[in-house]
Formats: sequence, structure tokens, C-alpha cells
Amino acid sequence: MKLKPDTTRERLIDAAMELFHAQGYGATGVAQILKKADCNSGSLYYCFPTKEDLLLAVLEKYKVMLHPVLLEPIWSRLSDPIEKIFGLLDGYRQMLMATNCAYGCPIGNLALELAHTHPNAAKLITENFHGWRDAVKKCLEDAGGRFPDDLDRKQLASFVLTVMEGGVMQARAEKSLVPFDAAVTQLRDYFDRLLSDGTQWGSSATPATSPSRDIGQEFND
Amino acid sequence: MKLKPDTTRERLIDAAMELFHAQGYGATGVAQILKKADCNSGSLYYCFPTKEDLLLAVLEKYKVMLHPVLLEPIWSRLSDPIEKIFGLLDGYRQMLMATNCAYGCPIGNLALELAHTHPNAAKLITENFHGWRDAVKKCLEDAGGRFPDDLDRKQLASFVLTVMEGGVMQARAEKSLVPFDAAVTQLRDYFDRLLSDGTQWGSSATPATSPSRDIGQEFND
DNA sequence: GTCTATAACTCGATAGAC
DNA sequence: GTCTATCGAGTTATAGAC
Repeated sequence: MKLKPDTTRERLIDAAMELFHAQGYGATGVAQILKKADCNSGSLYYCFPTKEDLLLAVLEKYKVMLHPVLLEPIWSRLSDPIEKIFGLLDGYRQMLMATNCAYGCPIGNLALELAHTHPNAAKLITENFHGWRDAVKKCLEDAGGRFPDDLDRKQLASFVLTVMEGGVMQARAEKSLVPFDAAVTQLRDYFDRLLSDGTQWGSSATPATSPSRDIGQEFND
Repeated sequence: MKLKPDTTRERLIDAAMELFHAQGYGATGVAQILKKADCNSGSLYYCFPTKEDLLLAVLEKYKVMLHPVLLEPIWSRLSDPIEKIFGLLDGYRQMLMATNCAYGCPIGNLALELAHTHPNAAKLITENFHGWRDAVKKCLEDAGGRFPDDLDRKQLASFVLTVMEGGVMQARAEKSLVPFDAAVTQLRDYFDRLLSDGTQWGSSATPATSPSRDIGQEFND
């Protein structure tokens, strides 16, 4: 039951995590990380062969943090699975508000910066996205028959991630919560329309719609 | 009626445009731009005081290109305003396919990289986003009564941009069209549900939904 | 494990000839 | 307007003492 290990290695990861989030990977110098972690380059290169290995450790830590740090505080506060999803989106809104829309989603930022040039990082970024999406998918599954039977839960969960990332991007670009709130409002409206089409309302009473246009591809995980 | 001016200044802008799209602003060195534009540093700094001024010229050019280069080929091919919107999204799909999902949206990439640290660039990025969104808004307005009367066209147009950017981000991260197609499919389903609720179908026959949850903010342009 | 000093390199930008 | 040469600062990473 070790408390606050606070090893040099962990201080380096935490410092890099903050700086990569605020400035990006390329724009953050090793010297800056060393200053924030309060150690010297010898220590860093003793723990990590290269700067990129430190990045991978940061992305691993994000994966570990997903459930206990990001989801659990929201999951324990809200019981309704659909409200959990919008509670999660509200968590990003809080983060944007607290930082004046300056930093955005740390994974999304790194995704656009590194996906093309750093395959090892890209793999971990995808794993982070999938963890987030699967947590939302579980909520959609927990909502059971409130959604139409033929709704593709995985695809809708991916869509929620799409809306979050796109909304956060626009909020950052404009330094305003307005485009993020607009996105969440539209998503909520979509959910309302899906829910009013669920079996709870009686599927025979719903008007004719075309809920899925097959585009000939499936999720491959 | 000058044809192909092909000035050094334009070659520099075009070279920078391509490289910033493929690699980002910070990751692209001035030497690389010079090589692609086939000139030397003296010429660049004769045309532009700094590298950042070249970036601003690139972002200005994207603004100018929006209608004649991005929209016009699609607008002239499709007459239905709603199909225009999905034709525009399909244009991004084509781009992703042609580049193996490597590059993504040039404005979105620069938005996440620079919005926080380069205010002049951020202003032009926002103007690019607004130009795109307003073109979509015009389509929604052209669709007239096919949508519910109380639909906020501007907010829905912003949502389309959100979905495009979020979908392109995930496609880049996973190097797969699947998450992009998932996002467009869900957006299409949302549009179908909105359209089946339009006045064309008779507003008195629609079931009770809650189309707008006021969050107490407006677009400020 | 952590320190200091520095190697080896690239960066954006400038100077001055032509 | 375009060239070549280069400055000064910053970069990641290493060497070797302790």
C-alpha cells in the first residue's frame, strides 16, 4: 500500500503529460519537462531511451486513468446511463471552462499532431479512443430497449466521440463554449428523437424513417 | 487576364500550404519550404517578414479557395440542398481515401496546433470555419420547410462542421474510413429524423419530442 | 540514480553581394 | 528580387564523474 511513490519517473510522466496537453509534443522541449519535473537530463534518459518513449508512457497513463479518474466521478454521481453520457460531455465542458478553452482534449490534440508520423503513439491513441467509446457503448447498452432495436450501439458511441472531439476543436479555435454547446444540444436532440422511437413507446406507432443507410463497412476494432 | 502568374510569392504559399497540411506548421522547416518552392531564404524573407506571415497568407488563400475550389464542383453537380451537404462530406471522404487517411482537414489540423499560441492564425482559422459553416447554413435555409420550423439552422450547420472535423480526426488516428463513415451515417439518420418532422409531413402529426434544450447562449459570430 | 558539460545538429532569420 | 554564407539560439541525446 505505497502512497505517493513520487519517483522521478512519475514526476517526468506527469510533467510531460501537462506540457504535451498545453503545448503539444513537438513544441515541448526536453529542457522544459526537466524544469517542471525538477531533475536533469541524465535522469530522464536513464528512465526513457528517447523523448518519444516518454510520450508513450504518457499515453499509457491516460489509458490507465480513463476509468478511475475520468469516468468514475461521473458514473457514481449519475445513475441513468444516458445522463452518464451527457455528464461525460459536461466534464469536457468544465475542463474547457476552467482553461478558457485553451487546451482541449489531450488525446485529440496528440492524435492530429502525431497519428501520421509516430505509429507507436498512434496505436496508443487509438486504444484511448476505443476505451472511451466502449465506455459510452456500455451506457447505450445499459439503456436497453429505450433505443430502437436496430440501433447500432457501437456506431452511435463512436458518433458521441466524434461530436465531443469536433466540438472541443471548434471551442478551442474560437475560444468560446458556444460551438461546443451547439454540438451537445444537437446531439441531445438526436438522442431525444432516437429515444422517442424506442420500444418503450411502442415501435408500431412510430412514423416511417430510414434509420440506417448501409455503406458496406463494419467496425473492425 | 493574367494566366499562371506563378510568382515566387505564390510558389512559396503553395509549397507551404502542402507541407503545413501534411506535417503541420511547427514540424515544417523553412528549408523544406524553400526546396519545394525552388528558391532560397533571401526570397522568402523578401516576400514575408517571418514564417508566421507565410502561414497567414496560406490561411488567407484557404478562405479564397472555399467557394471556387471546394464548394463549386459539388454545388454544380448536386441540386438538392441537403444532398449538397452530404456531397461536401463525401468530398472529405474522397480526400481521406486519396491520402490513405494521412492528412485530414488542413484547417482543423492547424486549429489544434496553433489556436492557443498564435492569435493571428486563430482569427483566420475561425473565419475559415465560419465560411464553411455559413455555406452549410445556406443549404439548410434553401431546404426551407422540409425542416421543422423551430430548427436553429446556424446551430445545425455548426454541428455538421463538428461531425466532419471529429470524423476526420478519428479517421486519421485509426487510419481507417470506418469512424468517418460511422459519423456520416449517424448524421444522415439524424437528418432523416429531422426531415420526417418537417412541415411537409404535417407538423400536427408528429409525436412529442423536445427539440431544443435552451442552454442560455447564442452564437456571437 | 543523478549530476554537469557538451556534442551534433537544426531552427528561423539576417547581411551583403549581385 | 534573388543569391550565398552565416549568426545565435535552441534542439535531442550522450559522456563520464560522483
